[in-house]
Amino acid sequence: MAHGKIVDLSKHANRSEQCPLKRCPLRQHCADQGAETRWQPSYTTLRRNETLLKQGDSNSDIFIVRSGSLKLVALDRDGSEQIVGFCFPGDIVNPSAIAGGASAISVVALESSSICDVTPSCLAAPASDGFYKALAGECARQLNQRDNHALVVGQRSARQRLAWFLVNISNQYAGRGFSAEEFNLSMSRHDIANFLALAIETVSRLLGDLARDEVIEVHGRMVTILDAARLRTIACMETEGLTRLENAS
Amino acid sequence: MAHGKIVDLSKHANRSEQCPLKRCPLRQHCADQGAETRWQPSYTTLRRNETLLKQGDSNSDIFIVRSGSLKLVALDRDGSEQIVGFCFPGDIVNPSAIAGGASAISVVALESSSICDVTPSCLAAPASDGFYKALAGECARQLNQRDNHALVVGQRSARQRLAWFLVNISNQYAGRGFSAEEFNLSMSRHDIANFLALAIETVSRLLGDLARDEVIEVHGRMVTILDAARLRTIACMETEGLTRLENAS
DNA sequence: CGGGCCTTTTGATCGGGATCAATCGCAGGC
DNA sequence: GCCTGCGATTGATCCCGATCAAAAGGCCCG
Repeated sequence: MAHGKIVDLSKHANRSEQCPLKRCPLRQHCADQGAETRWQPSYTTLRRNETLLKQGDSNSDIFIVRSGSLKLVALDRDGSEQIVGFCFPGDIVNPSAIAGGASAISVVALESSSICDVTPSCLAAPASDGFYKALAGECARQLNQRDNHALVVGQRSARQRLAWFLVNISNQYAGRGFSAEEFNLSMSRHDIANFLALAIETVSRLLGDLARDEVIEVHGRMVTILDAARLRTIACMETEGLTRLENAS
Repeated sequence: MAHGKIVDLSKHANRSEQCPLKRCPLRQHCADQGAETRWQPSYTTLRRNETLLKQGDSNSDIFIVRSGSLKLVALDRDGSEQIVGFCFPGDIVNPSAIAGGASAISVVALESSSICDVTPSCLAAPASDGFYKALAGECARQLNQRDNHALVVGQRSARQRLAWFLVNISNQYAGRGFSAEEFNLSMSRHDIANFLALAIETVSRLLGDLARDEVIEVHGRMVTILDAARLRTIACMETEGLTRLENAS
C-alpha cells in the first residue's frame, strides 16, 4: 500500500516523469510499433460538469485521462441516470468505440480534467493486432469491474456497499501513488448514492455512522481511513470476511 | 417481430442451414481470412447445472453457444452470487479471454446445451485484426448490456424490472427466429430473482400480478405475452413511456 | 460582511420488498 | 400407485432504506 502525498488528482501536474499516459497500454502499443513519432494526440480540458462524450452520439474516439476524474453515466430517455463507473488518471475512456455505432454512455467531468484523445494518432498507424488487443483487454477489464459492481449492488446492504466503495476509491488512489488513507472525493454525495443505488441521505447517514465507529473520518469530501482492515471487513460481509478478486487498478 | 415456432432452444436442431454459428462474427472473420478450412472447433455438451467455465480458472477459451442457454455468474468467496447475464444460441461466451488471466465469472448451463470452443481453430490462423476486432466488439456489446442492466436494477421498481426482463427475453427469442410471444423460460425463478436483484417470492408474486392484469399468461416456465405494448410500457416507467436504446440481440 | 444558492446533514415517517412460514404441485423413483 | 424432494406459490409480518421535511454549512459574488 503506497504512502504517497495527499493530493487532489486535479492538481496533479502533468510533469512528464509522472504522466499517467506513460502506463497506458495503447501508448505502449504505439511505441512498440515504432509509431512513437506518430504519438501526437490532441488534448482537451474539461471543467466540472462538462461532457466529454454524450450517449447516443456517433462516436469513434477513445480517450485517456491525464488528470482529474470523470463519471460514466447510462441515461434513460425518461430522465433517470445510472452512474456505472468512475475514471481516474491513466484510465482509458470509451474502449467500446472500437465497435463503432453510438456511444452507450455519457462521460462527464467531476472536476477540472485534462483529457487526451488518442484515436487519431493510433489510427494513423495502420490499425494492428496490438491496438485491438489492447482495447479488447481494456473492455474485458471494464467488464469485470461492471460485474463486480453488479455483485455489490445486487447482494450487499447499504453499509457494505459504501464500505466497498471507499475501499475501491482508496485502491484507485493507492494504485496511482497517492495516499490510500487520506483523500478528497471528487464526486458528490449524489454521485456516490447513484453509483451505489442508494438515496443520498442514506450515504450521508452511513458516512456519519462509519465516522462515529471510528472506521473513517469525514470532513466534507475529505475522507481519512482510520481502520482499513475493518473497512474491508465491513465491505465484504459486515461480520465474516472476504472479497472476490478485487480489480485494484 | 418474427413469428417463429414455439420451441425450446435446447431442442433446436443443429441443422446446418440454421446453425447459429453461421451468424457468429468470429466465424465470419475466419471465413474472410480464407481460414474456413481451419474452422474445426471442438464441441462440448453440457447438461443442466454443469459448468462451462469456472471463475478464477486461468482460461483462454472462447466459446459460442450452439444450442441451449447458460447463465453468467459472478461469485464472491463468502458464497453470494450475482447472475450478470444469460447466453443463447449464437452468443459468444468469454470474449474477455483475450485479456488473459483468470476468468472473472463462472458460466453454467441452464439446460442441456451444445457449446463450441472456437479458440483453437481461430488461433491456428495467425491472429489477425479481424479476430481481435471481432472480440473487442463483442466485449463492447456486453459492456453495453451490463450498463443497461445496472440502470434497470439501480433505478427501477421490482415490477418494472420484471417487465423489462420479459421484454428482453422475448427479444432474444425473436432475434433468433422464434416466437416473441410464447416461450419457455430456461431459468428458474431463483435465477430470475437473482438477476434482477429481487427475492424469489417477489418474482413469483409479480408474475402472478402481470397474469392477473392479463399482460401475460404464466404456466410454470411457459410464458405467453398477451399485451407486448403494455409490457414495454411497464418496463420503462410503469405509467409514462420510454426505453433507452435496447440491445435486442 | 451579508445574501443567495447549492450541497450536506439530520430528523421523522412511510412503504416496497425482504423475510419467515406454510402449503402446493409436479417429476422421478420404487 | 405412493412417497420423497425440490421448485413455486401464497400469506403474514417485519425492517431497511426511501421519502418527506427542515435546518445547517459552504462558497461565490456583490
